[in-house]
Amino acid sequence: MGASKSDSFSEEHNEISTFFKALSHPARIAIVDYLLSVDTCICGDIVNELPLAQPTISQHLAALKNANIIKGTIEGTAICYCINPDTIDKIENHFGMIRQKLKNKCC
Amino acid sequence: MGASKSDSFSEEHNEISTFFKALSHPARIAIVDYLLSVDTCICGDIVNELPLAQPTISQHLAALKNANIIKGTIEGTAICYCINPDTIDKIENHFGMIRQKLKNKCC
DNA sequence: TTTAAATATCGTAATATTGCAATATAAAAA
DNA sequence: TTTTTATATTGCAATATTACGATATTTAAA
Repeated sequence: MGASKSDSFSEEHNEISTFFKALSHPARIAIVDYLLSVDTCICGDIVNELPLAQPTISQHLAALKNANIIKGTIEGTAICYCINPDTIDKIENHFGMIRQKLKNKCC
Repeated sequence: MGASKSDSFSEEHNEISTFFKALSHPARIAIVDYLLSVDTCICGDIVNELPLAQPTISQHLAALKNANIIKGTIEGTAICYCINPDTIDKIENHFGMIRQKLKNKCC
């Protein structure tokens, strides 16, 4: 074996773990951070911000896009990337639920 | 190549991605969910809750413990596991920061 | 039409993760 | 002490991720 047994788990557990997986690499956190550090969506120049080769960054962007963490729209030769606030909401809600349940506990 | 170039990224980006990595598997989400679903810390019986073999669950618990998502205290032959609220706080604060920065943006 | 610029895809090597059987360990109970 | 119970560790096979050079694609500019 070696593959994750995703069939064995609930839809919800699979979905939320997908979001976390997309954020589980420092390069992707750095990309999200960079997208947040500027006032507008970023067209191009993400490659120059990180110490990784262009194909690698393209891969990381695809991972973020696949998990709906970011959205990209074609703008000429460049692509404009933005955070998807809906997904941020989903993740935050998950933590809200955790926080709620933690209130009733000891530890 | 193949290894993550963690030296190339900031301490903060590495730390937060570590938390997300710990939560990036449905089994580990299910474990966290289960720990939250009961009023007290869980001594034993996590193995019976998930469709995975005992060594696999032990591995997942170790991953969560390593990332400080959960704490475990020895209680006789069993080990009592609990969510670590401090780490939940850290992750929530990160999303609070994201939310803050998103406010000033278009999209 | 040719060239340049930005991004994606392919191929591949290095490394990490996942899962489990077998086995080890450690503490309580008999 | 022996046995039982709960958990961890080891070893290993299957699979996934990460990284990048080479190359393809796509659109704008010349």
